[in-house]
Amino acid sequence: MDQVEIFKALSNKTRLQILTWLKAPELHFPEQPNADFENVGVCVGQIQMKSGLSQSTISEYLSILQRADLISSTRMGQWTYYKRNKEGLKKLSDIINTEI
Amino acid sequence: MDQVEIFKALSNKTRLQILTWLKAPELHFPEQPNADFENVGVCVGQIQMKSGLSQSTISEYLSILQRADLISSTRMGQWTYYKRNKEGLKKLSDIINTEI
DNA sequence: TTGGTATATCGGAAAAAGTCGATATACATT
DNA sequence: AATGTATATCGACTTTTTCCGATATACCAA
Repeated sequence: MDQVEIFKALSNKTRLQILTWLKAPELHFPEQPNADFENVGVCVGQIQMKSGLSQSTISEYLSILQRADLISSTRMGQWTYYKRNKEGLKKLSDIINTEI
Repeated sequence: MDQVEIFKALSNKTRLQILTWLKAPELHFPEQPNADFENVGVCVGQIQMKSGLSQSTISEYLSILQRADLISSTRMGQWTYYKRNKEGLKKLSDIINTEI
């Protein structure tokens, strides 16, 4: 993954917020039936509602974050759940600490 | 400093390269008379030449990086030298490791 | 004080990103 | 099969970013 794309993904207030929300979902989202936050993450609709932006915008934002390896998704039935991608975030931390 | 502005500053290939060059100036720039890399940094002209972009573009890029607290500048005579801002970079590292 | 060199700022054209509503797709239920 | 719900994709419009050349400013040297 291109480093520039990672930083572009982070260059937006809403996308940064989504990452912080996903860091502690239990603090930011209501309980979900049939899906625990740690294992599968939070579904798109919850994130969209909290953000206040349109469904299409949030869907695109989530795929930008996913392309940057900052989050990952799981499809379950008609829902898609997104959670933090720890490996990608670790890699980002390494870039900051060793390359720049 | 707004987090988004920090990531925007990093969302450009040339600006990222400048940071990596400034991390090890002795590997990337010729010796400078009257100014050692560690204390004052590298002058704008050297960075501009290496980048291949125009003088005005590089001058602006350097101020974007500086506004994000990623580098700092020292004026000496007619030259401006830029170097890494360790505190700003540390703060960025902390954001990555604790907030997202 | 005149001219030369280094850097900063300004104004603009082109490309990219932000954001929406409309539509498509995928799955579940009846 | 038909309908409903969740998410993704598309097309469009607006705003922001990229990057340039021209010009301004600051400093130095003759």
